[in-house]
Amino acid sequence: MAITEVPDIVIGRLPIYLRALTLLGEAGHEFTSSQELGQRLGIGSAQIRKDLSHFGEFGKQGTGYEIKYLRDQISKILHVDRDWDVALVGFGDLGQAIAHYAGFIDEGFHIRAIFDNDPAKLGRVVNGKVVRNVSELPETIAKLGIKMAIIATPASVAQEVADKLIKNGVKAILNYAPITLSVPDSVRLQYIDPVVHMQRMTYYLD
Amino acid sequence: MAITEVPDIVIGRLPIYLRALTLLGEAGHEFTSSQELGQRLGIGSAQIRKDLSHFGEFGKQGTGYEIKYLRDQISKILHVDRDWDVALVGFGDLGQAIAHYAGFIDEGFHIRAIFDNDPAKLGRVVNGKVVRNVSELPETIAKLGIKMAIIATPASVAQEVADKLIKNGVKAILNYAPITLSVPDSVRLQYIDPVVHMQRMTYYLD
DNA sequence: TAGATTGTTAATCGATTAACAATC
DNA sequence: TAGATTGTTAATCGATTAACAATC
Repeated sequence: MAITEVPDIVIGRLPIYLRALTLLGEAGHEFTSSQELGQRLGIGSAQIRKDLSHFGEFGKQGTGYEIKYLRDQISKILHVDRDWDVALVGFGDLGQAIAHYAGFIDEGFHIRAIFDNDPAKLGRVVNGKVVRNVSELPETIAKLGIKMAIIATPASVAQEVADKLIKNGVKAILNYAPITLSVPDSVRLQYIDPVVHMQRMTYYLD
Repeated sequence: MAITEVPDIVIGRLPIYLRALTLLGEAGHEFTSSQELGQRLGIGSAQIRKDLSHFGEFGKQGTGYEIKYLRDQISKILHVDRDWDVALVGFGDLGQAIAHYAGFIDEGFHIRAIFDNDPAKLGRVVNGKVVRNVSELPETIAKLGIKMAIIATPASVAQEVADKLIKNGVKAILNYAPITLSVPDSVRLQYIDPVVHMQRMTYYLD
């Protein structure tokens, strides 16, 4: 039996499943089924069962899945059964909103260092973190052992920032700057660009 | 010849092409090729040519694509060769960052109405727009004829807000609330959830 | 037991890629 | 002309879906 890599598209759905399970759990449900889950998410039940089958057997014929158990298992698979330290680069409007976003903390993502290059912003304190000059980035994230970063800078400096982050040990980047970055295969990269989403929808409008 | 729908996954790449073309244009380039574009975007050149072939012939053998021309054509295809009025619901940290985001205006997306249900926020003015109570949403967006909206509310009220938007004529929603929404097929829906992106990356970290 | 739902197989569907004739 | 690159076809690859035996 050859080692089969789990497709990234499957990995991409696991956080969605996790979110739905958390919601169901908070609503007081104890069990669910691939059918119920699929209905809520607009996904086929077969796809959900197939996705989960890459990692093991989590359900029971006739009764479905115990929500709390499945939730814990997916958390482990995704490595979110622990806390993650995150660096944030760029402290404009967007960076500030990110720094304040409670959703990150709730899910175990903690912004431990914030960087900007605007002298007016340096020294400001958010949730106990000081905004530092980008010149301090290398030693700060290397010292803290930070592996994840969020880029919320203008597009013009995003590649340069990414290079610096990677050189100092960052392995995963969430990029809000509206530009395609070039990174080594060993570094994970995700994009958030609201304009891209809006333009994808206008195609269907008239 | 049967009418062939262009796959949505192709539509999803067009804004990326557009962004790259704009960047190349601003850098002073006049022509590009599917190869150059592909290299910059980490996409195969054949895929770019195939994607474009759904809409027509925009290049020239031997020389490639004229950047300005291709940019204009893709803009037309995506219906972003015009301005779009947008409603924003939710004026917390995130909503405020969205309201201030210059990237939207640059690309022709104009936030014409802002809603929240927190009395403390009502009446505040951003870029000439007043924050209104959600109770005024129906008549306001119906009157303005708004077709696009951005939801930046807590998850708990997002579905209710979406329903209200759709009932009053909205056809496309960009949802920042961390919950899967249920909407009719006739309504376009895109999601932005940074936590989902982060969790998708931690799978590959250890 | 009867009903429900899993995990998995095989079929289908759709997207990506390689290759190349056409032609600028 | 020679070199480059398009648009398109056909082959490959991978993902989704339907169906069902197993079993709780």
